Amino acid sequence: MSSKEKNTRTKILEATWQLMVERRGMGVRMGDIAKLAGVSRQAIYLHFDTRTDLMSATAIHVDVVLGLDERLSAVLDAPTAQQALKAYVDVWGNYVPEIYGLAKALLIARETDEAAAVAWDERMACLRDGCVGIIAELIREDRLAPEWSESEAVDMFWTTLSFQTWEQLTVGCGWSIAQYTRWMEIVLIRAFVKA
Amino acid sequence: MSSKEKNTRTKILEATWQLMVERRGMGVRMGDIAKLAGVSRQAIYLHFDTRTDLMSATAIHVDVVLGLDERLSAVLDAPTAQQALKAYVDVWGNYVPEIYGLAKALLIARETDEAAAVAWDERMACLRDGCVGIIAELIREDRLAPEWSESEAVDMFWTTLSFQTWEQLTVGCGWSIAQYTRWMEIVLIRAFVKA
DNA sequence: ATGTCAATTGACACAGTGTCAAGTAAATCA
DNA sequence: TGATTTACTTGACACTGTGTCAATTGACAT
Repeated sequence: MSSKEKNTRTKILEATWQLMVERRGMGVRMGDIAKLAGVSRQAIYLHFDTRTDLMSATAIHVDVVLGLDERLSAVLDAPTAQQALKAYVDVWGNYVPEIYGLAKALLIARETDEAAAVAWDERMACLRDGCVGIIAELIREDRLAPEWSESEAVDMFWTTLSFQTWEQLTVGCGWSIAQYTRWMEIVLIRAFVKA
Repeated sequence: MSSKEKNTRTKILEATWQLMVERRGMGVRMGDIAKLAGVSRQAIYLHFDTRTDLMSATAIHVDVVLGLDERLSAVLDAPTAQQALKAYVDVWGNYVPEIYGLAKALLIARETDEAAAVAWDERMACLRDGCVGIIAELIREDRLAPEWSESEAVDMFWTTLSFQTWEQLTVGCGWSIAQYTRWMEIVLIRAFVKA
């Protein structure tokens, strides 16, 4: 029962992913996805209620395939908080290009669609978890700069690392990933690590 | 000839502004704007080619009325670069709420619309100008942290100050404007000002 | 053979933008 | 005064993309 269903469903998810990446999230219509997946447009609606539902599902599918959670949480094994911070920036900076188109689409849909907002927030919550871990470790090592409260530090850390910031620096300012990670590490360490 | 035209045009711009602020940029249709302005929907198209054209024009209108350019550039008269930086963050942090809805709409339209992209980029270029001024002044005072190149410092400063960062911290994390300005100043000074 | 299930096909409703043509009402100019 | 121009109105319509619906096909299972 589920093997054939899963095949079509997966074909749709993969097609969505591919198109979202190719077109950087723009101008991807249900018909285009159906065509690439080799199914009828209506077949998509047999598996997903709405376009946004499909986007959320694709985001989750991609996250599972690429394993962001593991990549990010593995980082927390670093010997010191400062090293964990650097590794974290590295993992994130190199991960974003792989999800750019899809993330962008979800971010736009987020403004008008409750389901998209939830899907996006879930993805970003996992990024935040890592920030919480790093700030907590900094506190444990007594290396957090003293003015910060834990929650404010997490908020600022998470925001500084955000998808939008990554986008503005790389796409907007033309930075390489190496530039992004280098300067991001400097800024974050100066902001949060006691001198 | 131009007095009546300007009246209607202005009525449309003001209505657009009001609705965009009220609804935080969401679900504002041409018909809604026309209704509030007290003109027919088609009258709008006599003054503006497309919805995006209207949004750009409104953005410019608002900028003129509120005088962002002056507010931002006045700041550069501060006695030291560090004081200018603080004043700059203050002006910007308090300005954003006044333009939030419109800026948001323009930012979303930016992704699919060339004219919107241009309008947005123009608005943000004016923010960037101020960043350039402050970094230049830091260099003149020999207070810029030594690792930074001028252009990279400007990119990072500008990005850290961006609309999206403001939005994530205030709307997303629930920060007050005071919190935003306080922590933003700390982060920026640590990142860019030599110790 | 019969029922069920996934998928196809084509038609359609709906929302919102933008277009078009005909008409109105007031100001301008002769 | 009457003719023209200008700004605007009115209502109809084309277009795009999403989501719905009903009738149909083909395969597989019992």
